[in-house]
Amino acid sequence: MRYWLFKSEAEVWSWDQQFAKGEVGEEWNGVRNYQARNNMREMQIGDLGFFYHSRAEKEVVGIVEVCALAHPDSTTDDERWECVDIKAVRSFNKPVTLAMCKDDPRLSDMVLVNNTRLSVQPVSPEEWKVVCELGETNP
DNA sequence: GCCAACGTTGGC
DNA sequence: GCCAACGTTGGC
Repeated sequence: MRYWLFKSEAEVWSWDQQFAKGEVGEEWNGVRNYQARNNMREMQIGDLGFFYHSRAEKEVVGIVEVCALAHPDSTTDDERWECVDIKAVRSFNKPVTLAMCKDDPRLSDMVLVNNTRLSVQPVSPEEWKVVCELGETNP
């Protein structure tokens, strides 16, 4: 089981929208970056991920679960682009801001802190634990 | 709203 | 195959 982080601008696709989808989940479409796509290809059913609001909010707001393996992105005919489906698991009791991550020495190697432009990224088990702790949420 | 960082495209 | 130009992301 691996851990991931998904970035989305709240104006485009928010945690509230994702949560409202419930068990059905939603395609994580629109990714047009090879590195992000490759990460999605490695995902397995049951992998967990953080849902992060980029740009305006800059905070981790919830936990999602991968519920469909990588498949063609329905928003394009270009067969290069694939995506997984994810469903909301639970909301953080307290959002974890980017600033909090940057301030915590245990998260100094986190991709979120070091590679601002990667929209789908891996999270180590240790980082997962720390961020959940900061969010006062069960890992 | 600005701009740095980075990824992609396309001319050569 | 290199690299300049361009477009996009996302922090500030």
